[in-house]
Amino acid sequence: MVTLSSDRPTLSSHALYEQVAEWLRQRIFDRQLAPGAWIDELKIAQELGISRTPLREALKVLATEGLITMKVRRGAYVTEVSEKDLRDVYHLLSLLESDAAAAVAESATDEQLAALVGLHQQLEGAVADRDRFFALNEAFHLHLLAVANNRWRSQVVADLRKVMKLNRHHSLFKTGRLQESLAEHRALMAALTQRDAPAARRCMAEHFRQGLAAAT
Amino acid sequence: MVTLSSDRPTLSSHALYEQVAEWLRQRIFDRQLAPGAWIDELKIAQELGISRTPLREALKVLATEGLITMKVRRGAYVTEVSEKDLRDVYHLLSLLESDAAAAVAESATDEQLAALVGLHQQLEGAVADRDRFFALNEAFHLHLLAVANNRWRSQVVADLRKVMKLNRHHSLFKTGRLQESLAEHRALMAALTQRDAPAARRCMAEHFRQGLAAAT
DNA sequence: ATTCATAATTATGCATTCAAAAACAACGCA
DNA sequence: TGCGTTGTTTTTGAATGCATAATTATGAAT
Repeated sequence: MVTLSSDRPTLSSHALYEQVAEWLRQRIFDRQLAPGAWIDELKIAQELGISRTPLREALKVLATEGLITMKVRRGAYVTEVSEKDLRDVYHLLSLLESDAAAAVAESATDEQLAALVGLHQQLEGAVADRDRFFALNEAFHLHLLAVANNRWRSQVVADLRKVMKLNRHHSLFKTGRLQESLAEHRALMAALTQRDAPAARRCMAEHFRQGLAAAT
Repeated sequence: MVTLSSDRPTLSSHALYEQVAEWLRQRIFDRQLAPGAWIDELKIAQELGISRTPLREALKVLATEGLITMKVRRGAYVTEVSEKDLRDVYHLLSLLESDAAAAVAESATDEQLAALVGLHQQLEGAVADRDRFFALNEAFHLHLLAVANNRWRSQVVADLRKVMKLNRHHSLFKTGRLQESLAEHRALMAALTQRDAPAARRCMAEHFRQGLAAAT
């Protein structure tokens, strides 16, 4: 059996079906479960050492998130996202995160802005380590979302980012784009610290526009 | 036992858990299950004449949508949305639907625009029947979303609209606002038929702004 | 050999059962 | 009366069992 969370029976506090859902997401993101693949309930339940019941609950959660597709009487399949899907999702992320940036410029506390500056500086220091850069980049974006203080937007963006990860080219960064991406982030930080909401919105939109342009 | 769909055993084609999810949504929207209320699994399963298994799957779907909140080892509760939640969700709807309006102005076919015009005219004819007006209004908005041709945006908007319905004042229409709302729709239709995307975006945003102003 | 019909196998969807946690009630005692 | 303790009931979470749809395998007929 594969352990789900690193064995913290009492502290886990997360329902089993949620742990299973997260486990499945990871398998999907790292392509052990590739788009279009059929999900073998029995096999996975045995692999996890659980019954099909919580697994099936997790599958329905992922289906609601759009990561998998349930076909009646023929099981669950990892969702295949087309190029158009990817552009569509990216468009929404751009819209929502630009709006979040504007909100942050308008209403973040100085402490919150300072925290974002700190994250940005960590990002500046991570150009050498591509994986670390991506992780910090996502952390920065999610933290900005959190500061923007609209839990529904945060949830929607989190879900859409999951869908993006279905695609192999989700990073939307060619290696050479790291520096440009950083420059765009710097412009964004300037707008935020000057509390210029329209500029922050424009910067974030531009950041996404460049990311898309680089990917295609 | 309460029948779920109007008894079409073979044609149903929807999994039981989905029917149950829809049944629960209706109970929540019409406040037979009020915000904060505990959901009695056994009672509902008996009422529907089903076992707890598909019901529990449906509950996890609604939890993912944000309509209910699962507490570990103490069951499911209808989500309570604060005034701030409502404003936050409304803000997102405004952003997403305005963007959709712009997309429709840019790229809808003439036939699609004609269909929207038809829906709008039905709306004009329904001022006398408040309930019918609301239903047609929602149909118009959802159809516009469909024409905007981004299934992820449609899904997100549909989910957010469900959350809005959690609140008693979700309609955001005082009775006296029907005429104003129609006027705003007319302006939107004008922008759409002239294929003026920025104007369509502005009209939809204005439509939402007025709706919010009227509600508060 | 191909195709069609039919039997065997497998997987899904749902019901049922069971273990354990939480809520509740009864009771004793300061 | 207020409060902790213990025993009972309720409810959740998860495993198991079972009926049926879907798939695959088998075999007969052309």
